[in-house]
Amino acid sequence: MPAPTLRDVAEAAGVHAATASRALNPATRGLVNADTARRVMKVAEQLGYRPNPIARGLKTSKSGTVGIVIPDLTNPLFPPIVRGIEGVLEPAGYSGLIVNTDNDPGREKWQIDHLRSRQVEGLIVATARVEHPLMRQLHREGVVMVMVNRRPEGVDVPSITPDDAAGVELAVRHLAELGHTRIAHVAGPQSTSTGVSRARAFRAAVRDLGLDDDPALVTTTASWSESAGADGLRRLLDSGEEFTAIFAGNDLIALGCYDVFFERGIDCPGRISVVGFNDMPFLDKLRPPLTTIAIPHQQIGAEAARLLLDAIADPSRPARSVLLPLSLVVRGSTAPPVVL
Amino acid sequence: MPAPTLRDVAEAAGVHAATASRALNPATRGLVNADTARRVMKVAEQLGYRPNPIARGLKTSKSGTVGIVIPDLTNPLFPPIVRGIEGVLEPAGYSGLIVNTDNDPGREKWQIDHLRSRQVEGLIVATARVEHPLMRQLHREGVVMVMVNRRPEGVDVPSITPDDAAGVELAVRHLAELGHTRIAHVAGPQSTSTGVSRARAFRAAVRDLGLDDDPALVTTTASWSESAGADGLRRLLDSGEEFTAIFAGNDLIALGCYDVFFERGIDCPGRISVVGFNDMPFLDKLRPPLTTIAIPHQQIGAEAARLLLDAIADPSRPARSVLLPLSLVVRGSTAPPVVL
DNA sequence: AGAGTTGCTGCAATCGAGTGCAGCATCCGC
DNA sequence: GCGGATGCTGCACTCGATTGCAGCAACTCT
Repeated sequence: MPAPTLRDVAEAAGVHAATASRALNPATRGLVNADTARRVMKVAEQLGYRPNPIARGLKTSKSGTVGIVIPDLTNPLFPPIVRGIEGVLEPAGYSGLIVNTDNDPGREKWQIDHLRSRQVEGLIVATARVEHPLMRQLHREGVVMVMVNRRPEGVDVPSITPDDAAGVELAVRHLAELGHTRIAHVAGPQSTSTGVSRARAFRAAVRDLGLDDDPALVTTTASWSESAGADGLRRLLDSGEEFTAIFAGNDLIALGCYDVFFERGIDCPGRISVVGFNDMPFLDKLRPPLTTIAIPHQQIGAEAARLLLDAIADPSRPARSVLLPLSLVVRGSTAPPVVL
Repeated sequence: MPAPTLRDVAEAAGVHAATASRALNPATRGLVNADTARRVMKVAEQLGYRPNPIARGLKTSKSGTVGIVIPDLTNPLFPPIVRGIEGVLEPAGYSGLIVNTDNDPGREKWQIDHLRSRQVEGLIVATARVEHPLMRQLHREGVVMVMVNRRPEGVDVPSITPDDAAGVELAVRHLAELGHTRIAHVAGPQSTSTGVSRARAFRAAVRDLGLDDDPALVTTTASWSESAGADGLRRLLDSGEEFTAIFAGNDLIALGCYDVFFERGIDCPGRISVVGFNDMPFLDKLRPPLTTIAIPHQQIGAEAARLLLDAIADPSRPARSVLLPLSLVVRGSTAPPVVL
């Protein structure tokens, strides 16, 4: 037996399909007699009627789907965000279409084209590059979207970002309170917005707290990866600079530092303390467990979805952006500096 | 300007919409004059025409989407599988709709209902429970689906499963070759199919290799989690049984063992060796790095998608199932037993 | 030359739901 | 008792693409 259609319901209730349509739609229900509406609804219930979203979408040009554009689902950063998004989308009757871009602009364009041809009503974009002509263009074309994890430059688009600056301040303050004064920073790629904003916030925090603001204590990596992080720390170590603590651009970079500690027999946190950023899963299983800054990923996703739904409902509403607070998670990789 | 429709293309090419439709569809292109077809295609290209999948779906009752049902996207096990799935779906013009069930049967039913009302053409299901009346029912109702990670009992549905038995054998053999003879097994929940199959394979491997097959060396956990794994090992330790190696039901359980090692000051691998299962990300960052069995997650996803597409294309085709080989990843958590 | 093919194209219906407009009955006020 | 408002329902068309069938021209065969 095929799924019952609106017509089946209408027939069974003894009314015209148009009436059934109105009775079933809360927004137009007022147009039909209350008794009739009740009858139609009961019949629909009995028949197990489910409106066909494809047919509905054809007429209303609403697909009930939004596109979720992320660089790589395999990166543990994103699944919680996705869950947060879906947690909000789902009760609203929307579904998310997830695509991976692998941070490749060509692929990204292709994927977004694909999403648009699937008639998504909006886009949640979580890519990292600073330069983003595609976003400007989409925005010009009237595509409703929300950015996650990065503030768009020169594009008037709502965004949800963790308050990186505050998080960095938290990390540096923690180190300062333990007594560290010479803190190094292994920063992420300066081609990413988080990379630059964290590095900037690091310098600011160091100055604010009256620590040694030495440019030689900052190095940048080629990518957000363990190997790049390890390279960064090696450079710092080989430069001969003195420091007793490291603030890593993110957890993967911190993990790279662990590799270097191991390969050079450096005691952590005895000799050098490390703070990461992101609070990836399983960090507490490391030796030592990594102290880091936790980001409310799920909440970020949820906020993003809410903003997007708002924007879909009223595209003319001005772009609103939210900054989410972060928190410090103290574990075993930080300790007071050795007294020389 | 709104997106160009088929009619726009037809008009611009000076033909009827029906002809344009046929010209654009490779399957029906033979019905139209080759020159006309070329012209239509060129015009479509120039106008940037993208067929509207909603409209198409309405007529063909094909949505071009498949449902991907997983317990929890946050579990690092699943993202690679999802990537593998999408890697196959995408070139075929399909999209995946991902839903999380949280292993809650009610939620699962709700989610699957939701997917079906979205007209998915098939389902890739990656849940873990052995008992699964819902699956039987869906299968009876003619829903095309493929199971991942578990073999359905009494349901004639294609499935992709890692060859658990072979993987377990690999792990136990590795331990045996190092010289261990009394190997314990902290098994996963016996309410899950992988839990029972791994436990069964463990006993078989132990017997085959001529090791001590002592039921007291096997304990089962309440869930696939670190804390449950820790509880399991504590029980084993407190029972007073002697053993020099542990085969953990999965990596999380192994991680729980690490916690117990730490809390009781047990040296690993000096005093006790451990082998995990799954090869989660970042296991190489642990101290000691965990020896484990790697599962070709991405390949599993890809195979599942291929099987599903086959089944969609020809629903009458008999259920085919594939068993994927696993591999041993030797890291630092295994060593020869101490000589007493 | 007339009948029958073949090859291509257009007409019109269809999928399932949504919606402007017209029609009809009822009821109100004067 | 009549004009007009009000409330509800049905008709018919629309969204964009697909497809069975009919139509028509050119060509083949006898």
